[in-house]
Amino acid sequence: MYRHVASSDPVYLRVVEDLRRQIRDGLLPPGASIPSRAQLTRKYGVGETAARHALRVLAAEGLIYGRVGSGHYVRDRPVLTPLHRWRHHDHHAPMAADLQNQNRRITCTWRVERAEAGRAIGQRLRVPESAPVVRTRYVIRDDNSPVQIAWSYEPMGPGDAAEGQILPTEGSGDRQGLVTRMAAQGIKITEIVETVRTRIPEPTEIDALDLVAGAHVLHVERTHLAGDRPVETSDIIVSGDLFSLVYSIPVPT
Amino acid sequence: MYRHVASSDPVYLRVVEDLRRQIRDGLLPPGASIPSRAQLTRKYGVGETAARHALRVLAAEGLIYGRVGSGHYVRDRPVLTPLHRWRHHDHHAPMAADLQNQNRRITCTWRVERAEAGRAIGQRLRVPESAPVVRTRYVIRDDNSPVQIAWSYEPMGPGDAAEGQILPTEGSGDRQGLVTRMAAQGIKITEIVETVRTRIPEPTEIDALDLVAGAHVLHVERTHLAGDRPVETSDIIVSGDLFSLVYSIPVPT
DNA sequence: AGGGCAAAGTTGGAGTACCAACCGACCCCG
DNA sequence: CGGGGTCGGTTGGTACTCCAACTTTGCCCT
Repeated sequence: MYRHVASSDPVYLRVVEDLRRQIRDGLLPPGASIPSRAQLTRKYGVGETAARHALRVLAAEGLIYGRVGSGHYVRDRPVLTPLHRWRHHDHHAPMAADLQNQNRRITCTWRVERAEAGRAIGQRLRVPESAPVVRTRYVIRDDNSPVQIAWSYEPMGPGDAAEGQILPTEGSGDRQGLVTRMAAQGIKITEIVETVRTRIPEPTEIDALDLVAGAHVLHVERTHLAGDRPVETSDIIVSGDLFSLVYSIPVPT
Repeated sequence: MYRHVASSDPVYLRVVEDLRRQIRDGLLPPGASIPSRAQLTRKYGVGETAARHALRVLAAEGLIYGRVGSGHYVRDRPVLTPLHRWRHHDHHAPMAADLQNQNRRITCTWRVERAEAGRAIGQRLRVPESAPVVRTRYVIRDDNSPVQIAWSYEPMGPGDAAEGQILPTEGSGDRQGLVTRMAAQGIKITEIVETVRTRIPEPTEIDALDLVAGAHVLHVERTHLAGDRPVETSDIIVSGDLFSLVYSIPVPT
């Protein structure tokens, strides 16, 4: 019989939180078996659905795992984040390919002044011309199609004085990285906030990056912080045919 | 009434795959509303559980989202992988700190011959002396405590001839990266398999990395592949007090 | 005593049913 | 014509049930 208790929190959360606490406090040490669905229903006075759900959530968090016909057990090595394996072609691979072909095509453009191709891509991607973009970097293939494009907003360093200067990447472009330059200025980068996700490309990106139909895009958003102040924010977009992502989420039951 | 069809695949997967296909093919464009539970049960001839489950899985994948009282809708920006935000102190931050203090302490050791400190840590972490470790790199703090240690198994490059040579990182150590060296040898790196996870450190790691109680470890396992052949496998371990991870999984219903 | 087999227990898939909170559209009344 | 209330549809939480596949345990028979 159904009887809904007028509670704000879902019932299954009670079970989840209690079990989680027991695991964290060591009452349920690694390897220990979790009470079965039937036992949980009796112990907590909840339905089987709630018990099952609680187990599922804990398994999704990586605290426990279930074995068919046997039971649920506490993970010996709790996975604090869900374990993800991504398997992708390296963004840098085209650089290697280009090196082989003696056909290196890497351009770094500094400040708002952009080199021809960099400016074109920036326009196609609707990066406003007036944006405080300090650096635009992109990597293109032999056939001139872009594979990676990145732009960043960062404070100027002493080396950035020459506006519009075009530098090859393997030169001072990379050696004079942000961290190095900031350190030279006495600014200590304390934190980096990074968001990685794949998504379906926007129309402008399909156009700008010459994406084939169905291709996905790897989007990396990164902000360097010095204290609370951001010193750099960069966007990196990599076209989807460069990588294939294999991810295993514990799919909810 | 329950009637189990002798099928290998779960029923809900049929619904998931059909809806996923429709979304991918544009039949259900971004913003479109997904059939409700009741409609799905009728359309696919499945129970409400299967319909609900299918919606949940699609929502977990980030293809759709549900609004209570309204319905499920196709995401305008489908998130193919669960969106993860990790917020961590950069592994390279200590380098900046050291640069400030004029106290750079980065060592690259080549081949099995290791420099004093590198060998000590390698021993403490139980990397066998006979292992084909080409490079051991570690970063230590001012107080000499290690914050990062990495070792890799990779084929020798022409520049690696001098065994036991110690090179500062910001020199040729980084410029002569694996990808570059492989390219010079005509080997093209086609794929990188990377596994990132946090875990509780092992006793040897607690010892070797001087971890405080409760600290976690960021473990990165990376293999570079040329075709099917691995050309490099590296392990990177970062002590846990360097980063704090903020993750948001779409917790299954 | 030891090996094999059956029974009991467990997970995971699936179905049905009900309720609360909520959204939206329609209709009615002022 | 506009505002408010009602009603149907929808999601999400919960309960109960059954079954298939599997593991584990313990008993029985050889």
